[in-house]
Amino acid sequence: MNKSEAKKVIKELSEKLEEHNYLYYVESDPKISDFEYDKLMEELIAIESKFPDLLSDNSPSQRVGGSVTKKFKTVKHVYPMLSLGNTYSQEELSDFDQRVQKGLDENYAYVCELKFDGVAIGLRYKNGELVQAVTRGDGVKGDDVTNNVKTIKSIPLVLRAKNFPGEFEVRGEIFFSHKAFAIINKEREENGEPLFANPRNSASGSLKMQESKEVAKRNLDCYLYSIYSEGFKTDLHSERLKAMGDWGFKISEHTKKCKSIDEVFKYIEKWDKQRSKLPYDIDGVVIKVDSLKHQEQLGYTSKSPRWAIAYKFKAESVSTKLISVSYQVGRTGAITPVANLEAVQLAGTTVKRASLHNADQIEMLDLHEDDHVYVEKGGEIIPKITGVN
DNA sequence: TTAGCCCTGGGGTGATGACC
DNA sequence: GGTCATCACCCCAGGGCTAA
Repeated sequence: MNKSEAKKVIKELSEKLEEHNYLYYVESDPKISDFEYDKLMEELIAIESKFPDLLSDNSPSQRVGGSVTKKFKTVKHVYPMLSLGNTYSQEELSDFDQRVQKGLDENYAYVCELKFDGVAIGLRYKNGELVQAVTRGDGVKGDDVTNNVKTIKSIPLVLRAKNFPGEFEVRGEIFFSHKAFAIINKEREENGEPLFANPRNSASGSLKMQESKEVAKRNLDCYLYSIYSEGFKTDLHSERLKAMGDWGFKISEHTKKCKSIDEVFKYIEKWDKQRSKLPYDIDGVVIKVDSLKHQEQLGYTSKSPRWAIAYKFKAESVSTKLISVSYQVGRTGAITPVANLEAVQLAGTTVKRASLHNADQIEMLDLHEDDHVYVEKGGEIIPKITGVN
């Protein structure tokens, strides 16, 4: 095989492999067996190793990993990666709706999306190819984890359709499905290694591994939920999501457009009941104003958009015993009381300590050593004592 | 074992603007 | 001028992860 033949075969094999990858990991509709897929991959790797100068950065063979990153490069986000304001109550969600209503002088609609419990990621594409993947970091700058992200098979390295903007960024959430997480822990158990405690923190840790080959073994997954581009002229967020799906991104099939806040409440209620049936963890619902023109009108606060909010599902709570209270001195000399508790399992973590914030909180709860207390996760991972019995 | 990071929630304080 | 809501900013906290 000469070089020009090799180039042609590499192109054909790459397209075939990306197509089967998409069918398997995005559409969940595989058309060939794993054995056949592996054969195609072996063939590609064999030709690329004979003609190393034909190896492209976004070849499907790069998904198996291999590169080692000693220190992740810090990258400034082109568009700041803000977090969302959030709420646990319908009243506050109604207040949010009132604020939106007040800020807009015409009818508006919302788009409701599931809030995946994972790690936020920004993916930059140039001419249809993935060029960079950056973590949220502090919202202004994050770590370049491109090599690790390339091993995630539901993320397209090369886009399918052709009508994408020349340059753009998509954002989404990287996470472990329940199945992938169970497989990893089973392997760890067989190897005598300590088990991972929960999918979210494991995904976060996996993304920062130095050896991308190890990341590839973990079968992380990714859903995308927004796009930032100067050259993409569509006014509706819902239409943008549809276009992203056409280009090959994995978009949630449970996203729903709601014409009123009552429809939003129904969507929340439905997924609060049904979330345990999903093959991955969610911790709430994200509500966004659909029109980009409206989003622009509403604008941003310093840390979050005024046109979107996250409704978080009620936290689990468990009962345990208060052993003692200790005091921690912070960097500035501030003293914070901390409850030492009998260890309990809560939402995938082991809780042994909980912040009591200040003396007033201790007084308000009328806390004493040996009391039985209720602990709940305040949002994501902060244990909080909510009552005494 | 420890440091540093991930991500997020919440307390505290002060500034600002709307409204009465 | 007083009150209230909203916002910005800083600081501190948690458990779990990887890397050294």
